[in-house]
Amino acid sequence: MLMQNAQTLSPTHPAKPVDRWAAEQNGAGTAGLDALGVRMAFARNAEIFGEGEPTSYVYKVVAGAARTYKVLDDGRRQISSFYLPGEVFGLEATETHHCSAEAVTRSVLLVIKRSALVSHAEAEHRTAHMLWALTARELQQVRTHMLVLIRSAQERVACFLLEMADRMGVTDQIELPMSRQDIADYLGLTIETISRTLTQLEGTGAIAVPTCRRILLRDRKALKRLHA
Amino acid sequence: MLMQNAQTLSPTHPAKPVDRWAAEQNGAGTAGLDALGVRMAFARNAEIFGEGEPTSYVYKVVAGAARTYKVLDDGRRQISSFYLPGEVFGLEATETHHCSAEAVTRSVLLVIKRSALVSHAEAEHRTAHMLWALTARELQQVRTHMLVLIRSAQERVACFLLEMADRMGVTDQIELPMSRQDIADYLGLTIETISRTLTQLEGTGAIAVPTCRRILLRDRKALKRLHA
DNA sequence: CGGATGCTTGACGGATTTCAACCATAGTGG
DNA sequence: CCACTATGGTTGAAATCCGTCAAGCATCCG
Repeated sequence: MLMQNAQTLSPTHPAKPVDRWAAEQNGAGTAGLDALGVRMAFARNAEIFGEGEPTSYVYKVVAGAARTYKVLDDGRRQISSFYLPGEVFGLEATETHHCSAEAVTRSVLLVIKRSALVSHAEAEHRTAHMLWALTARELQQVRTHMLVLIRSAQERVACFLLEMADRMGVTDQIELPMSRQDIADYLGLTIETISRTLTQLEGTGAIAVPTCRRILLRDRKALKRLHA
Repeated sequence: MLMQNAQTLSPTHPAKPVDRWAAEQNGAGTAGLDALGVRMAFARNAEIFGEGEPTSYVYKVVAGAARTYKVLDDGRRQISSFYLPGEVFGLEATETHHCSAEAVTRSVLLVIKRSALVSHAEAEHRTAHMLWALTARELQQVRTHMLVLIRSAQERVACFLLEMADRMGVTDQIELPMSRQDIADYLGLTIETISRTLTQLEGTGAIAVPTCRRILLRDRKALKRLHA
């Protein structure tokens, strides 16, 4: 459940301005959410919610990163999405979650009661439109990700790096919050292929990998060429 | 544009009861849409809308089938979804479509003005919830489809056959509206692999393929075993 | 009948997975 | 402080699966 690996920080703590930028990035004006939620900290790999659990809360990343995923019977895991600071996840139109969520690193999340949002949406159509827009934006991102999944390993990794840089608002250096296994499960590849592809891209001079979590984009054009 | 390959049938024609079942299948109570729309016929492979075009209309399949897709720079096409009778597509929260749509076979669609829906949603929160629920349902289906895309060819084809049978409301025999190329682009495979996999499944007795568009599910358990 | 289209089948090669060993880093306890 | 272990990452070799290229077949329609 929610409280297990989490620790409440400050109820109704006002949003810091740093959220503003990311909220606008999100494109659905989620800044209004900030006053409604409670901040909580989650340990690395802590469960945020499980598949099938009631959708009691909606989450917004304040710091750190989260992942949503499903697992197949054979144990393989597909990560649907990563969520970076300013991004919202866990919002469903149904009563239960249809995927699970975990903290990628130690993270701070804004936790908002879903019922408050839903009832507010019944009175204020702009709130209703925000909920719809948030879900629609996720749909668009997942559809875009499907396009990535049908490509070659090199192209998938290049797309991933560009996507992360874009969403983190940087251009030439990214600090990955997630492991190679996470990347593999997001891109539908194995960790060995991820590793090999990164060294391969490093060999062509497209990127540099000073430490395994830090990646420099040395030749964005070469990456974009793979991005299609 | 919309009218090019289409032919108006009867404005504000009342919905036939056959839609009712499929609408309930859709799970979002879209039966209320039926009175708002106009029926139009589309030829096989006719464009319904294109990527980037304004989202002026929402569509509900009355007869036939539709597909939504994106194309990569290299010409590869990824079909996001097929839509069967009773299902709704083309609904976006944004002002432009982010994928294209075509008729798979000669089809009849109910065409509904989006602006009517959106303004109705501002007054009636149940309509707003329906729009949200429709988008959320699509999100769920696309996420499920992502799970299919990371699997082996045999598993993908088995999943596809079971999904189609389920959505068409049948158990042991399906009449596919789409070509091998469509299936390939939906599953992220080539037509050759689709063909080979079908003959392979036929060899193990899981299915039978009397004609290339008609498929009998002879051993659902074997297929389900691949379905995970 | 002949051409077009769509489907099937075969042979081959390449890309990715699998299996395995090895390396780097960080944390632990003697 | 230094083994020692655990975890995560890299690298190599072999096997497998799927894509590519090519040919052949069936069906439809003029």
